[in-house]
Amino acid sequence: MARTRSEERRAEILRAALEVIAERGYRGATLGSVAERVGLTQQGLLHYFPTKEALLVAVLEERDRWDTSGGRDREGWRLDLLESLVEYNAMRPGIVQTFSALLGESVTDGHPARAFFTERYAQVRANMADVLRLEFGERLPGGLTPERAAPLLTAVMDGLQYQWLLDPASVDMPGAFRDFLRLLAGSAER
Amino acid sequence: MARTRSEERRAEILRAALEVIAERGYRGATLGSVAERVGLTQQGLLHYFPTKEALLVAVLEERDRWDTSGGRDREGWRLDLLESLVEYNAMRPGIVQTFSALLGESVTDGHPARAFFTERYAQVRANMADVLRLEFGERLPGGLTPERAAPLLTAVMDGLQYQWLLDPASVDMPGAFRDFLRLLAGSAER
DNA sequence: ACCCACCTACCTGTAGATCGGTAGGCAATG
DNA sequence: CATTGCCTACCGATCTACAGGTAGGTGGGT
Repeated sequence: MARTRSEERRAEILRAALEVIAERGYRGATLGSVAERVGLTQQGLLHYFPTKEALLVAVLEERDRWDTSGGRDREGWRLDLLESLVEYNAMRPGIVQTFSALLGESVTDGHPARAFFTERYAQVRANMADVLRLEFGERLPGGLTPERAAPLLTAVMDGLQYQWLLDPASVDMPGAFRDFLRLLAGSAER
Repeated sequence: MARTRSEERRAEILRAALEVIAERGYRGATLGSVAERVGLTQQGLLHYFPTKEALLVAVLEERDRWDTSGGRDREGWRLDLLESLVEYNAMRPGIVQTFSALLGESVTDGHPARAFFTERYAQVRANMADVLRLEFGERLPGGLTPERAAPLLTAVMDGLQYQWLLDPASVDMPGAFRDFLRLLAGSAER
C-alpha cells in the first residue's frame, strides 16, 4: 500500500483533532482528549505532532489542501459552486464549527492561527472578486465593483455560519445565502 | 456620591475583563490577569464576582444594557444609526474584538455564553427586520422581505468585523457596510 | 461592634511537555 | 544463522506552570 501505517495514524489524529477543536476550540482542546479518540496516550500523540501548535498547523494545512483541490480549480470557484458549498456545509456542522471556532479565537492576541486566517481571507476575497467578475462583469447593483462586493460575499458566508451554528432551526443558511446572491444579481424589483 | 466605591470597583473590573477577553478570549482569560489590571489579587476579584463565569455573565449583561440604552430606543434602531454604529465600532477595536472572540467561542459545546448569543441573535434579527421594514417597506430588492434580509444584514456586520479585525488595513468596514446598504436600497444600476 | 474590602496561604486539578524507557521490525554483519 | 544495532511507535513517570476556588484571616471605616 502506498499509504503507510504512520500516515494513516496521522490522518486519524487530524480527524480527531478536528472534532475536538469543534467541541472546545483550540484553547479548550487538550492533547489528551484528541489522543483518547484515536486510542493513544497524550505522549503517543506527541510522537506524531511534537507540540499542540504543530497539530493545529497540520489541521489548518489539511483544510487548505482540501480547499485548494476539491471543488476549486485554477480559475477558482463559480458562483453556483459556492452555493453548493454552502449547502454542503449545512450538512456538516462539525467542520463549520471547527473553523468558526478557530476564526473567532484567531482574532485574539498571538493566536497561532491568526496569520493563517489573515492570509487566507485576503486570498478568499481575491477569489470572490474573480467569481463575481466572471458572473456579473464589472458593474454590480449599487454601483459596486467586484472588489467592493467581495468582502460582503465573504462576510455573509461567515456571518450566516455563526447564526446557523447558534440556532440551526431558526436560520436557513443556504436559503439566506441564495437570497444574498439574488441581491447581487440585482433583480431590482421592489 | 450616588455611586459607591464598590460599584466603581465592579465597573473597573468589568472594563478590565473586557480587555482581557479581547486579548485572550474567555477560555484564555485568567482571573489573575483581570485582577492585576485593577490592582487586585485574584482572590480580591473573586470577592466581587464569585466565579469566572459570573464575571463573564456580568460582562455580557453590561453589553446588553449598553445596547439597549445607547442609540436604541423602544422603536429600535434606524438604518443610519446602524451605519454610525459600524463607524463607531471601527474606532473601538477592543470592544469588537471582545465580542467577536466570544461569539466564536460560544459555538463550542457547553460554552457559558452560548445561550446569551443564541437569544441575542434572535432579538437582533427581529430588530433588523423592523429597521428594514421601516426604511424600505415590505419589498426589498431580489424579492426579499425584511425578515429574509435581516439575517443577511446581521451576517454582514459580523462577518465584516472578523475580516477587519484580522486585517484592518485591507478592509474598510464602514465603507463595505455602506456598500451593503446600497445593495439593499436597490439602486439597480448595472 | 460590625461589616466591607480585601489579602495570605493553600488545595486540587489539569495541561503541555520532557525523559527515559520498551517492544517489535528490519537490515547489516560476523 | 544468529547477533548486533538501529529505527519506529509508542507508554509510564514526572516536571512545571498555572488556574480556579476555598478557608480563614486582617484592617479600616461607620
